[in-house]
Amino acid sequence: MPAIQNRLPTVERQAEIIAAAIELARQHSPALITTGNIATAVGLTQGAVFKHFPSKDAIWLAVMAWVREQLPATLEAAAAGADSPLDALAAVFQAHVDFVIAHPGVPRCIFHELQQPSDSAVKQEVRALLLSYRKLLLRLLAAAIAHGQLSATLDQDAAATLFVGIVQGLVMQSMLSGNPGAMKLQSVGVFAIYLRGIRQAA
Amino acid sequence: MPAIQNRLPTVERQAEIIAAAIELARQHSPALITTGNIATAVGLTQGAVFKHFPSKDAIWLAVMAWVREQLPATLEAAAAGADSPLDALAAVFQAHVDFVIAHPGVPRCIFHELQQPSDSAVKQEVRALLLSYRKLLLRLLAAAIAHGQLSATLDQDAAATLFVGIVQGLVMQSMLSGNPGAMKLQSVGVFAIYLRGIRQAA
DNA sequence: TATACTGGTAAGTATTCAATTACTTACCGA
DNA sequence: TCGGTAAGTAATTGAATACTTACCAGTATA
Repeated sequence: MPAIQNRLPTVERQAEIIAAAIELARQHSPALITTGNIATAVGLTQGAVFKHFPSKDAIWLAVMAWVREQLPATLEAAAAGADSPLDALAAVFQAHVDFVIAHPGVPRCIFHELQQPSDSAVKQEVRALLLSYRKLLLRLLAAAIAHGQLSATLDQDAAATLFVGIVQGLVMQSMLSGNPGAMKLQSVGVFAIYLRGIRQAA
Repeated sequence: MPAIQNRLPTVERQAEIIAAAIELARQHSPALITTGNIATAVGLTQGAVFKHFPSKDAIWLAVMAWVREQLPATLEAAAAGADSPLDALAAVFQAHVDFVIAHPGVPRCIFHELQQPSDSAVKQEVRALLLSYRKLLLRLLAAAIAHGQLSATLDQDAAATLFVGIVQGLVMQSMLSGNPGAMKLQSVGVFAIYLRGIRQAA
C-alpha cells in the first residue's frame, strides 16, 4: 500500500511531526505517545519517522524548541501593544491563556518534561523557557512600579510566581473538566483577584 | 538470596507498597515507575507484588485512596483550629504546602492521572479529591463573607480556582528548582498577595 | 543516460515490562 | 503435629516499543 504522493522534504516533514506530537498531547499523556502514534498521525510508517529525527527524544526536543520560539514572541507582542505596564501584564496573561487554549498539549509536555529528574537537553529547554517567561514578568512588574502603578513594597518574586501559578491552576481546571475552552471564562475573574492583590501592596 | 524474615500480612504489605510508590514518585515520573521498581523498593520480587494487588493500576488507585483519606483530614483539622474563616483559609493553605513538602510525589501522581483521557477509576478518585477540596474552600469563603471578613461581591469560584492555582504554581517552581523545601519560603509572600486580592473585592 | 541521493516501505531485532505459572516456605488453628 | 492457606521466589510469556536494516521509487545532476 505505497501511499503514492507522500514524499516531502525533511524540513516540512519535521514540522508535520512536531505539530502531530503537540496535537496528540492534547488527548494523551506525552509519556504514552509512541513513535507509532506519531507516524500514523502524520500518515507514515513508524520507521519513516527516523528518517527525520534520530530519536524519539529529538522529537520532544524539537517540540520544546518550537514552543520556545512561538510563545515568547507571542507574549512579547502582546506586551508591546499595551499602553501601560499593568495593561501589558493583563495582555500577556490573556495571550498566554489563548496560547494554551490553542495548544492544550503544550503545558502537558512541559509538565511531563519537568517531571524527569535528569537534566536532559529537553528539560534544559523547558527551564530556559520558564526562566525567560519569569524575566518578562519581572520586567513588567518593575516597569509598573517605576510608573507608579504598583507600590515599591510589592514582593515581585512572589507576584511572578503567583502569575505563573494562575495559568497553571487554570490548566488544571481544564484538565479536570476536559474542556480547555472553559479557561477563557474563568480567567477573567481570577486575574481580577490577582490584580487587586498586587495593587494593594502592604 | 531469600531475604529471611520478610513475610508480612497483606494489609501491611499493601501499605508498604503504597508508601513505596509515593516515595518513588518523589524522584521519577509516575509513568515510568514499574512494578519491578516498586518490588525492589519494598524488598520483594516483582511477581510478589501481585499477591497483594491484582494489577499495577490497582496500586495507583490505592495510592489515590490513601491521599483521599489523608489530605482532607489534615486540611479539615487545620481549618478547625483557626479562630476565623480567613485564618482557617490561611491554615488550610499552610497545611497543604506542608503536605506537599512531606509527600512531593503526590502532586505528580495527581497530575499524571489527570493527563489520562479515559475516565478510569483512578481518575475518578482524583476528581473526587479535587472536588471535595474545592468544596472546603468554597465553604470557608462563604463563611468569611458571612463573618464580614470578605465582601459579598467576591467571585468565589474564581477565588477557589486561584487558591488551587497558587499551590500548583509553587509545586511547579519546586520542580524547576528540584527543591520542594523552597516552597515554604515562597508560600508566605504569594499567599499575602492572594489575601489582599480577595479582601478587596470589587 | 547513468548515478547518487532522498524519503519512503516492510520486516526484523532487542529490550522492557505487566502479568502468570509452577513451585516453595512460613504461619496458625484444630 | 498436621493440614490448609497466605506470602514468597524464580522463571516464563506475550505484547509493546524504540530503533535498524534491506530494499525501492522517483528526482536531480553529472
